[in-house]
Amino acid sequence: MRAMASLDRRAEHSGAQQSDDELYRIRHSLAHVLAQAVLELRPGSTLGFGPPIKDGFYYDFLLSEPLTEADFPELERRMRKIIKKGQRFYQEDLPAAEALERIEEMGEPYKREYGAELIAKQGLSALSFYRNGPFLDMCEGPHVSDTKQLPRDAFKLRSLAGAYWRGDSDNTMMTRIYAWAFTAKTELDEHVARWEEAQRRDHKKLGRELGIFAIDNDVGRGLPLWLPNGTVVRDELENLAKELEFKAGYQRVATPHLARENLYFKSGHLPYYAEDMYPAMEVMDPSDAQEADGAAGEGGAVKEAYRLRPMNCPHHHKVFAAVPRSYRDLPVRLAEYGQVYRWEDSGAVGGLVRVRGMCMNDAHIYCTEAQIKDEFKAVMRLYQEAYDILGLTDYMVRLSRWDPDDPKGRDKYVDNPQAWTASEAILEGVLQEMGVNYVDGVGEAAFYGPKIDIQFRTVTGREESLSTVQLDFSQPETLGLSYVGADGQPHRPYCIHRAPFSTHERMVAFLLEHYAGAFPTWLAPVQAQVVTVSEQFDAYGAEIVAALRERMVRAELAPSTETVSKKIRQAATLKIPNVLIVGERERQEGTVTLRRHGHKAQHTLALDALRAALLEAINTRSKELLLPD
RNA sequence: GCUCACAUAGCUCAGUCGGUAGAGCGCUUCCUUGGUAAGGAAGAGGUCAUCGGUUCAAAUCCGAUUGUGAGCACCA
Repeated sequence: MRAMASLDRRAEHSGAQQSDDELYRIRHSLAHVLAQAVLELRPGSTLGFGPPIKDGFYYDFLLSEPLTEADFPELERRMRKIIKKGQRFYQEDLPAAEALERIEEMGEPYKREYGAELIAKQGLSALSFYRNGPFLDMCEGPHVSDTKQLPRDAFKLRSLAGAYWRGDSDNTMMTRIYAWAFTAKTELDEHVARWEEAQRRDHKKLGRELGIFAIDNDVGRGLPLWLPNGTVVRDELENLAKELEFKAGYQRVATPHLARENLYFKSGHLPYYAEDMYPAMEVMDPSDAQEADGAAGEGGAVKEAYRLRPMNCPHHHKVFAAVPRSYRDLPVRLAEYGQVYRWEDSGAVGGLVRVRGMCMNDAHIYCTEAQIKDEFKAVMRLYQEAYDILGLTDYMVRLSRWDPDDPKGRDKYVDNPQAWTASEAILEGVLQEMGVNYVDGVGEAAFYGPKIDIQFRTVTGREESLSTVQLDFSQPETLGLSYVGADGQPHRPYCIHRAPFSTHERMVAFLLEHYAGAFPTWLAPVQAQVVTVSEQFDAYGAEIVAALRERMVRAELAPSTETVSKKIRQAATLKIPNVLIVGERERQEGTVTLRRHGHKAQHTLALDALRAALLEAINTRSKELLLPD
């Protein structure tokens, strides 16, 4: 499996360049210039971190008085003024004790905390400081030598946001100012233009324009309604997944969207994720309800409690347990596009990428320890096959490990260090044997075991997991799953959780952005739009539509009250892949004129030939249409 | 959940100093019957997110709530 590390986290946070790069020094120095300008405008503010990032820099402040984006022009003006002054950057190392005294004088509590930690935990004997003009910062550099070397027109303050000190939600929330910064104005302009283009590709915008999904507040936040066009895309993805899984030896199952609460205690989910689940639905004892005289349940006994399922695994485990299993049956691969519900934090919900109700391309593979590696490899190959068909190439593979040093470790991970070590080694072996490039994600594991995650970025830059394969050494135990081995004794199976196609919600969001809404024919809600030159050819147009629909091609006839130009424009706006234009010429010859989305060139061909070409492209899920000469 | 911003027609937006609402697109109807990205005309469509406050008067000012966006935290 080929893989790329184009989304390397470290690259993002240390700048996508080496620290001795000119661009790194410019961005880092501009951050100091911004801090100086902020302190001018808001004296008494204190400083957090201010590093270079992928496309610029940010700086965190605890402001004495709030700033808003309306203050950006003034801040930028002051920054340019500082640049113009030509302040020199002076570097100075101070021995630990002296350094802490210096920070104390500076009145910077956050810098002090970090400085003290560097000395105590990392054993630094000295700390580095940089001064330019009146601005002094504890900072390891490097910087440009003089602010005159900074571009005055190649940076732009971008946004203002909250960010927790040191990324911990128990800490103070500081104000973070993000900026774009480059070496030349042309680069900044290009970057801004690309960013604006990305906004036009946002799946929330395309989803509305193309009739894919809607969110209605009466239904609920994060609970998308799939419109007819979006449902077509879902169904096509589901068909593809079913085919690939059938060929890979999966069996399909169907299970309910909820279960008695106790199931999630047994599986171990409820103790770990109670706050991320919808609250329980409680069925009261009828005798109590009667006594309560309408105000049912007051003080009465809960007879049963149900929970909407946050995942499908416990149900699948119960399918596994429903019949006796022999070692001869393994691996058992149970697949379901399963609807799940999670009480995501309000701040995380957005569009289709993070929702509270979603349909997951789920499957669970039950196998022996000896089968784990081969099963993982088969799942990885299934991903690759799916990604090749969908044309997805820009992603990062992450080995998500537990974090034995996590202070919340006991609450976050199953307490079984030996199992963690062993199972992480298995996954690592899989990746190495397959020659996959990957990054380590310490602390990114599931509570029940390590994962291999495939990470993508939305066009707006947010990183999210798309696919995942997980090794579970815990749930088969807690749910008491077993199979009969060759020795006639019960044995514990291992379980692999996997979701190559993610959820319909997240996958469609990514594909909308990936294709910029212009789906290949096989995925397109309308695969062929017939446009007649005038109403007198509508009968011929209807014949074409019927001939195509007869073979399950999603063809539609454009209404004839508009001009040809208008109808072609409308089809283009809806990004319909194939527009079929028919008039007198085509009717006489029994042909159609094909215009592909995004192309001006046209082909006139026999209806049969066109139908064959469309069917071929649909059946092979090809992006292109192969036309006869 | 946290910080900040925003919320006007289906969509994109305008609305000055507080004086009871506007455009374009879309939609409906009619005319036009056409050859490649907007033919013409007319019409419908708004409790200015919700609730409360200030005021003679609120889309406009203030507060709360809900929702949306960016970011942080979270993400089985």
